[in-house]
Amino acid sequence: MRPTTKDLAKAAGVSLATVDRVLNGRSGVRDKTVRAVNEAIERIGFERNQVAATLARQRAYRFAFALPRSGDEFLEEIIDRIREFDKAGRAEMVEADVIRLDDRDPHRTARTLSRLSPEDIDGIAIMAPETPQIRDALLRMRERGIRTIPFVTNQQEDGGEGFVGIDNRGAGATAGRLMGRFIGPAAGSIVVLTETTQSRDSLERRLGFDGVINRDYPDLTILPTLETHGDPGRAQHVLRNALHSHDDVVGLYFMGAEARIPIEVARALGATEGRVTIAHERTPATERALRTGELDAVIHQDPGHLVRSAIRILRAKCENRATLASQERIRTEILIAENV
Amino acid sequence: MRPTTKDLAKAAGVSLATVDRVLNGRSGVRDKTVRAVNEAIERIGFERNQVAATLARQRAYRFAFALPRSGDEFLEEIIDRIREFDKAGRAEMVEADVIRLDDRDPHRTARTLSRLSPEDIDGIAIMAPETPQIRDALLRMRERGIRTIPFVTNQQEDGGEGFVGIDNRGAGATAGRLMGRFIGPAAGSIVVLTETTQSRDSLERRLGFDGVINRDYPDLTILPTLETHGDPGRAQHVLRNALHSHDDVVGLYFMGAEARIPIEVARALGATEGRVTIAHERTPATERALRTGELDAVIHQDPGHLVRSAIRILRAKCENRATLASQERIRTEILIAENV
DNA sequence: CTTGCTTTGAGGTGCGCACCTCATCTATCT
DNA sequence: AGATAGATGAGGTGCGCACCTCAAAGCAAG
Repeated sequence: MRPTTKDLAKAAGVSLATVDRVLNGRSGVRDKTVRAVNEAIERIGFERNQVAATLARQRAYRFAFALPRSGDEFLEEIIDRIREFDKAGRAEMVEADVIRLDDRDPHRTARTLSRLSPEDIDGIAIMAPETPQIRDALLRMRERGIRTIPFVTNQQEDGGEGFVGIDNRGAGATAGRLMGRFIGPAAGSIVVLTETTQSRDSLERRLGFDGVINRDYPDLTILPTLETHGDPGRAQHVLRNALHSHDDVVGLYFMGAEARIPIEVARALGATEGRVTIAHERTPATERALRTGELDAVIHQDPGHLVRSAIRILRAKCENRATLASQERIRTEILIAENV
Repeated sequence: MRPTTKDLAKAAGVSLATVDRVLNGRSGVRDKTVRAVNEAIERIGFERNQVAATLARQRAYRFAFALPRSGDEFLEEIIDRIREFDKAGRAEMVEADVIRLDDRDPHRTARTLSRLSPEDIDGIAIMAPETPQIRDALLRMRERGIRTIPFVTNQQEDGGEGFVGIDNRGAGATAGRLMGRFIGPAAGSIVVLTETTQSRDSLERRLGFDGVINRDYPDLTILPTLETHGDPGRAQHVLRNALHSHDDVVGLYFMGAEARIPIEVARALGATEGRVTIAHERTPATERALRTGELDAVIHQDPGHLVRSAIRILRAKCENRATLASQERIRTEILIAENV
């Protein structure tokens, strides 16, 4: 039989109450006693039974996802996966909720976050831009005892607090490699389209993309990144302009998280015909475009995996456990028509 | 608060003992009573607390993976993931073990399986060829109350019992598409190498591969599949012969699960230079080859995902629960040097 | 009606732990 | 020495359910 807290108490020569104090990080225990208990844990190979611990808590783990209010199909996919997890998770005493943040107003976002209490929530995964207000709000939440983790959109890596999402530089490099190989021996230029070049994700993807193309495909020229700001009219305008002023465009790279608008615009302009076109994130729009041949490849991160990984990591933090690194690495997936 | 069995008993107008009988499928309950309880479950939205249920069982869930005795790096990866899960799973009262099967002798395999008792094991994931003896052994295990699921290597889909693994036809098609696109406008022939053409997996992959190449790349010719039988000498012999008799080989497709030998042989012959080369499954050997450029792409299924998915499905079967379909679909991943 | 079988109820036990209270003990300071 | 604060022990409760026993009730056939 596996050792229980009772065995641990005996092995450490202390009472169950003290074992409880040490295991759950309560105050009022001498360092020496803490060490004695920890030594006994090692010695007898004690491992807390998480099933019993969860039941004894008498409340479910409550996790939240703080997501931007604006967002298109990829965000919807993520929200669907959160709801799905929540539904299935209740039987396991884990709840997952969505909090929408006003991403235009960092102060308001910070205020929303500061209202969260450890009474209501055990941990939170946050998709938000990197601003001082938000960094500050995160710090204060952690002080209050709420576990946090950056989600999809990275925050500056300050405390090694983990991050759930892909390596965007690698994702850009992956797109670049496919672009180069799919174009083959032809020479020409590549149009890059995104919502905004301001975000860290965009910057990193572009860096990775440029790195591969510039090094390995000297016959290809990457044009300056065009911005859509999520506006179809503007998207159409900039894309049409680019195609007019460059008659040698052989590739299109839709770098942002929301490829729906670029795809629709490109379709209206007949821009994908004869050009290699690559986008990010599987959504209903990109999946359809892959099947029709308008898109040649999609670089993807699995939203279900993102959601479940964030929850597993937050939960492990609550329980002072390590996670399975192999399970939490979010893969940069390549999708083509044959494996969507 | 969520309804408990107590609430359910009251709502159904029966005792706790009867609720227990119905929930755990024990005998000696009239149909009418069963219906009354099920109706009450729907009405009040009862959902069993799996945490409490697991604790009350007073024993961990025990799952096993029945794997062939022969196998190379990919099998090792799977075993590593099983051990890893087992280690982490003990705190959650889930254990995972490995049973090696003598894959040369179906009778012995069947005998090994028939010795397993529901006392020792709750469910088993099986990677084994499709033979009458094995099919029979599986059937009898299920009758004894052990849950089973085919793993990586598919069994004939008889009872819709689920399957953990990729769609091999789709995987072959994916390889075919990448082969066609990477080769580009060049014409020539493609060498296909595998361990044995007898296995269902090989057949399906070849079907998918042929489908794409024959339809969309008329300038490419696929040569008859060469067999290595896991023997480096033989592999070298057949590959060298093929390259001698065809001076227009532009692509190599290593179709089997163990690409290590083909890669080493191709390296010795300098066969990958100037040819598009695609293999299956990420292993130390294929990962290295991707980085050196000997391989252009690897079609992969994640071993960690395979293992955890099998366990989740088996467990759900034990608890009479549904699984999250979105989580259990094993993806056919494409790996290139940039996203390994 | 009795006999024998099936169905149901009532009640208890324990899983391993979190969380709580209160009493006792120990070290430190004045 | 006594006062004070901190450290520890002893013991209890309950989480929601599985699993068990035994008695009682229902039901069918003869």
